[in-house]
Amino acid sequence: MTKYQKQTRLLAAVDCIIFGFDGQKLNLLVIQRAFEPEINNWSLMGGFIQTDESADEAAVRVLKKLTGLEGVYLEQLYTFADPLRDPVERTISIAYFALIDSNLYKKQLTDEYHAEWFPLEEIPDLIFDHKKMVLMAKENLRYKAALHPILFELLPPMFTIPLLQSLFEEVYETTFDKGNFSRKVISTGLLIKQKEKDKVNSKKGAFYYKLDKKHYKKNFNKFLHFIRNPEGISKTNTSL
Amino acid sequence: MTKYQKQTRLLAAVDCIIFGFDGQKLNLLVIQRAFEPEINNWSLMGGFIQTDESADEAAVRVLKKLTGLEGVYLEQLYTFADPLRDPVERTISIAYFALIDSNLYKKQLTDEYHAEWFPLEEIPDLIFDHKKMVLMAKENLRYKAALHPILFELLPPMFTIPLLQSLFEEVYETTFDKGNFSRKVISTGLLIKQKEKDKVNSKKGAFYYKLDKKHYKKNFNKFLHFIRNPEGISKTNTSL
DNA sequence: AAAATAATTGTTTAAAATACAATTATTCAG
DNA sequence: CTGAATAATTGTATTTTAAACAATTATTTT
Repeated sequence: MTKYQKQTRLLAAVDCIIFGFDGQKLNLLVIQRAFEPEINNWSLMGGFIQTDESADEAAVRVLKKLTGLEGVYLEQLYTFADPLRDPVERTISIAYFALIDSNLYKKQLTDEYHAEWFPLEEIPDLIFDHKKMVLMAKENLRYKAALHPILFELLPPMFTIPLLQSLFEEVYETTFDKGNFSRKVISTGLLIKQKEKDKVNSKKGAFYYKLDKKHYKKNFNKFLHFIRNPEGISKTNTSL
Repeated sequence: MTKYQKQTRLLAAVDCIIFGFDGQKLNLLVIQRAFEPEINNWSLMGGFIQTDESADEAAVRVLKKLTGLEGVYLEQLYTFADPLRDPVERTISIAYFALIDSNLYKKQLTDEYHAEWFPLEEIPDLIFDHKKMVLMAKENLRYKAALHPILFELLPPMFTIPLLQSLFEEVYETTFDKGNFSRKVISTGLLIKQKEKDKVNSKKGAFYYKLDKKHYKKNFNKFLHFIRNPEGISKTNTSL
């Protein structure tokens, strides 16, 4: 079959915005770029899309290469296609954002990529348009987490409600009434109470909960409006 | 500066999912493809991204080429990058969705593209993965319109509340109480009441309203939760 | 055994959404 | 003209949900 003539071919890459929660702060995982231009500068983890793989597959591959993790929450965010975004050669980048329990990421001994976690308020300068990507991902996280139960992806399989609350408070930079928070989250029917308590963080101890994977999809919208009026959320309005 | 060696270059296109409302039904604008393969089959309007333009610019160009319209609501939807999605040659497609008042689209005399409006329930088979794109766009429209005042983009500059209501009812395939609907929409502070009434569609006549462009951005979130529990909405969960 | 702490449960108040009824402005048939 | 018909608009009562804040409980430490 004949090819499409006279059209420009270009490079396509994926870049991953990787969020992690360590129980205290929400962090971003970035690497030090290993080649020119911008060698040694901070960058998102990324890679070119190969001949035989889809963008999703490329993102999974790239994420695994850096963290060693599989089965991670990963979602396509936005495609950046400004003709000048990469000074070397025209490259469009399909950005993905990932959510992981940052305790799972143990820095490899070799540390092939010179990766580093940064708290969201202390992110260094990033190459190209990567800062823009991170800002959009941050907004998107707030937006989506106000409507759907995705923040669980940042927690270990067993977690307490106070821990969940502190995650929400970190993401929305605010505080919630603990009584109301607890009832609201339980009323979604998404949590399964465990017999054990966490007694490290308080005297009374807080029960552990697990996410009810069976009801997760079904109740994906029970979370709708979980946070009613998150400050300054508005999915980056890309109307032209 | 040296180029990135040994990476595959590929084609990048944009495809537009164009929704229009004619006062009765929500329709999709598609064209008949003019070249092989799949010549004469129904397709979304699209085009390759040119050397000097961004994806956004390409989408605007493509939309204008078909409809003659500028300043239209246009938003990046999702990037489709399956290696086999186009049988001719590897092409990734950045899909955009557009909202227009379909009365503005007057079929060109020449009708260069053999374009046609189809009601959403009667969309013919489309080439490649275009059907998938349309489905995702439809879900996304429902999702976003439940939270933000974007459906106005489908209406003429002056419209009545009953017309707005019928648009919402068409989009969500349900009915709303007219009294409550009217109050709710007015309480957003986004509408400016006009002096004139539309007396064509009813005896009493319904006042015309215009969108308050000044408050539009500010109140973009006043619409949050406008539709509380839209049936079956859940932004296509693309977690991997 | 009492004090301290933080989780959990309870109660009250306020706000929002929903259902449904009443009123109003207009046209049209007789 | 007059009143029946129609559909928009406004009104009211009920229910649901959220928010504020107080009381109770389980546990550890002194």
